[in-house]
Amino acid sequence: MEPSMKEKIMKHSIRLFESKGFSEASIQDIVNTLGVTKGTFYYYFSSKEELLTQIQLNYIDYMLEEQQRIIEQPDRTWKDKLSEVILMTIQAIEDRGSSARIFFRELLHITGDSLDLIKKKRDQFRLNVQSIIEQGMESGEFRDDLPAEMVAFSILGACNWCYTWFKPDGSKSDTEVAAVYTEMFLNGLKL
Amino acid sequence: MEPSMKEKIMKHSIRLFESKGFSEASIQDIVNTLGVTKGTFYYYFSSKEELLTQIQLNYIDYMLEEQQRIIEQPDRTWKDKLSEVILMTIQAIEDRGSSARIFFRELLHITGDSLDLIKKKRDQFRLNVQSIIEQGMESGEFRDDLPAEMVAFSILGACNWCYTWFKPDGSKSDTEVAAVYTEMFLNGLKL
Amino acid sequence: MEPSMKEKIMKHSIRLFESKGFSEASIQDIVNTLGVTKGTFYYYFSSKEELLTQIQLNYIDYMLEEQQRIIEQPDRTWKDKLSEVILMTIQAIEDRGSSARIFFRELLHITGDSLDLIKKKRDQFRLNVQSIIEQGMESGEFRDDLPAEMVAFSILGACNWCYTWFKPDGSKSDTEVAAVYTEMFLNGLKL
Amino acid sequence: MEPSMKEKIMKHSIRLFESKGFSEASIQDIVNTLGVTKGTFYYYFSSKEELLTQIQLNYIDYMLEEQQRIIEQPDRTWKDKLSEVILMTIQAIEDRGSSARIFFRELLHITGDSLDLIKKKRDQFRLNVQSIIEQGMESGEFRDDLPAEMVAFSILGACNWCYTWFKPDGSKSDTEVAAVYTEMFLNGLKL
DNA sequence: AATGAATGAGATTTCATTCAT
DNA sequence: AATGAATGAAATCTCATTCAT
Repeated sequence: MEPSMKEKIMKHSIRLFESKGFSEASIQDIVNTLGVTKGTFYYYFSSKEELLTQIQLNYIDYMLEEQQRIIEQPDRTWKDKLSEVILMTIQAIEDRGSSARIFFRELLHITGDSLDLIKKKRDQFRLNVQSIIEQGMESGEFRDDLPAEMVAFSILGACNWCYTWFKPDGSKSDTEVAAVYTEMFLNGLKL
Repeated sequence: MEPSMKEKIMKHSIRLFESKGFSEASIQDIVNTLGVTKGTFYYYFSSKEELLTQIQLNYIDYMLEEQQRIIEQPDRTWKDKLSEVILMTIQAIEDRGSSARIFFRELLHITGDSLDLIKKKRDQFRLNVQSIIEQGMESGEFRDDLPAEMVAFSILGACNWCYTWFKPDGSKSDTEVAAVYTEMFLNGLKL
Repeated sequence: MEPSMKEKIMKHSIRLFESKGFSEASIQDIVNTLGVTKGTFYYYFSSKEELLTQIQLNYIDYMLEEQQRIIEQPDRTWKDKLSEVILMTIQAIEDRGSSARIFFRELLHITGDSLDLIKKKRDQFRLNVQSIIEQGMESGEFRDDLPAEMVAFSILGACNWCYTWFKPDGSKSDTEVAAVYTEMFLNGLKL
Repeated sequence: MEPSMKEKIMKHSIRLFESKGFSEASIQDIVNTLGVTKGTFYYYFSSKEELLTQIQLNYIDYMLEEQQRIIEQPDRTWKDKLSEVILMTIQAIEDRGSSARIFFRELLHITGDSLDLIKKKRDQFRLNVQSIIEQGMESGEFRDDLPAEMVAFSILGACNWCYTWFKPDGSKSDTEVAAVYTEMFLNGLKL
């Protein structure tokens, strides 16, 4: 089945927002790439901000679902789950890099309830990582002399930062990067 | 001596760019906060982009200088130097958070030679971290079975990410955060 | 049928450009006379220069068509054709004086390919006059001891210059002026 | 003796006004070419319009003087005098083309008394030509069945038009062009 | 479901001019 | 005789949005 007009608008917007930035990409730019007119855009979205909101929700909802899937797996150690979350985060940058970049860069342009909602979900993603760490500490898999919150921030920071440099066709694959990151965070640099 | 008009413009612009975003903060906004006219702005800066360029260069030049100072210290281990760079990066977010946020978020709005220059300096900062790691590996302070480039990316990512959440008046000071991050990266999570 | 918005904009612009000059007449001036907003202007023209280009092309295309019509007439002597071109040129100043004045005065404000195109057409108009003279020389209607190019320049110069002084409601009609000019150029001043 | 600052400003302005147009050439452009600041400009000229006025007066005063010199010569026929005026006009375009182009193109930007004065002088130049023709008619050198005013307009038009195409380093010299024009106006095209 | 015309507010930028020094 | 800082008015152009069809 052919993608709907709404899906096409979102897909092309993501590309444009990524390359030009949200403010610089105009509605006209978006509809030009689709060969339709501005009226069409406003038939599907009530405003430019609403489009951005949907793009961001699409991304964070996907991330939360994937994370949930990992967390809910039975018979897995916390180390395994942490490792899988790291891999998933980096894979998402490989698969959905444009959305990721927009997500991290263009939060400023969302206001009101949507902003609250997205912030809540973004925090949830982080708290879920923190929870893995806390449970791994309790179970004795992780050392418990570090504040779980800071640990979560540092792991997420390192992973999310990949959106600034990771290239799908670069010299390291997403799996390789995730492996190095996991090893780093579990065992550290020191001999 | 009171600050020059040019310095005042830069200072107020940084605040505005941080809170509203580069595109959304207008020249009018900037000069309003200073009680001068748009003509004055253009007397000191040839364009809005040039102002942004100067803000970014100010920031990255400061960072490179600080980094250089740390690297050049004699009688220090590589572990010490890495640890100091981590602390310095997080301190910079405490001291110059607005500039940092602008630096990471608004690169898109710089073009031409300035863009090349800033990218080169940004890369230099990362390569300097990578070089510390490589030399620590050679000297036997760090394990040498991980790719130094990835290690540098992960450490910088974690530190830079602080600009998204670190609050100077929060529950953890910059020194505390830096201590946790250093411990994490050196010794890892595992028991 | 009432004229389209685009036609109205062109018509009013011509008046304004003539009286105030291209640079001094602003888009605001133009839309004020029409009671619409600047957005409307930019809906129809991508820039002020594009509007000027269209005005100029309108004029020179009209002139070339009229000239072509005269040249293609069968059973006419070259003297007749020259005489008709002189009349037509002066009549155009009567009918389209504003466009003519803009055409001769504001070429400077056109750039790029449009400038090349307009220059080519302007040259074509002159070369067509030159061709009439050359053919009249060959056929023995005109003396052939003068360079046709100079002759064409002098005739066109005299005719075009009329835009600087000719007033439709003055003491001499366009036909009368054209008659004197024709007589001058054919038979000269000397007794 | 070195040219005064005022002369330097005028000289450089003429070049700039010719190439960019009066409105498009800014005071800043002018002072940039001289390596001074705007204050200097306003020390010598009270406004941009005054500068233009002086340029135009310089030109037309020169033209009137030259014309006067020719007219006042004793022992010359009217034919000779007409012929000399034609030559002088074309020579002025060779020597002072930039001023000529500015003179004909930028009258619009002069207002008030200066405008009246310049118009009066410009008319005087034309009336002087007309007077030569009238006296030549009375003396029997020229046919007297054509209106002297039209004849003057046509001759001046042809000569002045040269500023649109005449190039000092082109294939015809000013003397050659003037010779053709004189021959044309005296004897006409017809065999 | 989509178009095309129009709006209106605001953006960046330019520039002649002034004035204290 | 000249500078440097500042003004203020206006210029071109952009763009999200609306609405009748």
